[in-house]
Amino acid sequence: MDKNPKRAKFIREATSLLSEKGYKAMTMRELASRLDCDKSNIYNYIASKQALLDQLLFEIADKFHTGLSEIEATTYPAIDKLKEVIRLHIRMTFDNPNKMQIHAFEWRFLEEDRKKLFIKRRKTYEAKISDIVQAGIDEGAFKSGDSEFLRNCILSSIRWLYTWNSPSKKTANPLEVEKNITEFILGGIKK
Amino acid sequence: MDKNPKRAKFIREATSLLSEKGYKAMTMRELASRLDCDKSNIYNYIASKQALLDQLLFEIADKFHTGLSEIEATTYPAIDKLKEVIRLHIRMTFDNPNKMQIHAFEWRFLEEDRKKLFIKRRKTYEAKISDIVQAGIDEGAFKSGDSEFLRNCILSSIRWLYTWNSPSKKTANPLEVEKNITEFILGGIKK
DNA sequence: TAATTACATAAACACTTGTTTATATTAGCT
DNA sequence: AGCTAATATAAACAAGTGTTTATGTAATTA
Repeated sequence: MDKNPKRAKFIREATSLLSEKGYKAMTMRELASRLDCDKSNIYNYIASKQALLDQLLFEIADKFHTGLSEIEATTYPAIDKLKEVIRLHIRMTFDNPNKMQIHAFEWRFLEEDRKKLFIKRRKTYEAKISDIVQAGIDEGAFKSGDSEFLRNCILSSIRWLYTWNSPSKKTANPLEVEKNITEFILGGIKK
Repeated sequence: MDKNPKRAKFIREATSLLSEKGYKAMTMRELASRLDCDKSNIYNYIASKQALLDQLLFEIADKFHTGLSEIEATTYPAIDKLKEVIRLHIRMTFDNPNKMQIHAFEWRFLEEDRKKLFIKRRKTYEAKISDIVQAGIDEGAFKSGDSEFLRNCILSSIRWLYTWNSPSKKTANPLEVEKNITEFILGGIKK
């Protein structure tokens, strides 16, 4: 991700601490102590605390958008597109739960203008997923309903994954989790 | 809730600001300005900022526990117990979305000991819901699966509700939302 | 080897934070 | 009326915040 190994370590520790404490509670001093360096040294890697948050947040958002674009480019029926969306979210969570947590909860600490942009992009992203749900309804593959409402239910039922730390997590592989969540979303729990 | 109307207003504004900004970003000065009083005056209502968070958090947690106890006390089959749990969460969210947001995200700013207690109680609460799901599986009403995993999916698919602010929210009543989410959880979206 | 860049630290700065103290005013009760 | 409790404010405090400046050392490149 970053050619510079020191900078890479900085990003890694910063991400970890940021997800652990949250933006406001994370201090540059504590981050420095985790990096075993002086606080002022951090500014060799990043311009400000806010710039760190900004970079992390938009980096993840971009990955979401890229992933979704690839899915949209296919000619899959809606149900398969939705499956790919579920897969995308689960893979990203397995790849980096910390970043997913930051993406979900720390955006409100962005500077006003950047926050507006972030929210705007998220709305675009979510609207595209609503469209897939709506297409599924139109195709007769999904039950009828409010596509926005359903999209919220769908995305939310995946969102808890970043918190997953129970013993069963260790033995779980992404593929299996993907199968189980997809089954839950598509088929519900009733027999 | 509070006989004292001034104290009630204080709690109301504090809840609103706390959910809007988050614990660390909320300042006593801003809270005072919303209450149109001096910052020091706040301490006539509450011992500390931490005490405010603590009180709010455990008050909501208690409501969850009370609600769940009533459901457990019934002789309903698991599927109806689960429906009641869904109803409980949705009602509480409609009653006070701000408090639900605080309950979901601000507990990590509790003092160490109280945080441990909070987490312990939440685990107890969640385990009871897993038990209901497991009972449903055993009764043959639900598909087989990891009851903890399914419980996470279930609770998570309701959690987004506190953010709901789209136009469709206005026309929606709790009963209808209850019906739609219950349908999603039980039956999935596939036709 | 010399020069430029990357990396490091100590000290200080300007500002914000929650909270306390001392003191005044208001409201409710006997 | 007089007394008590509730409510209000201004001023100050000690601790913590992100960031800058000045200065040094190590690594890389020319």
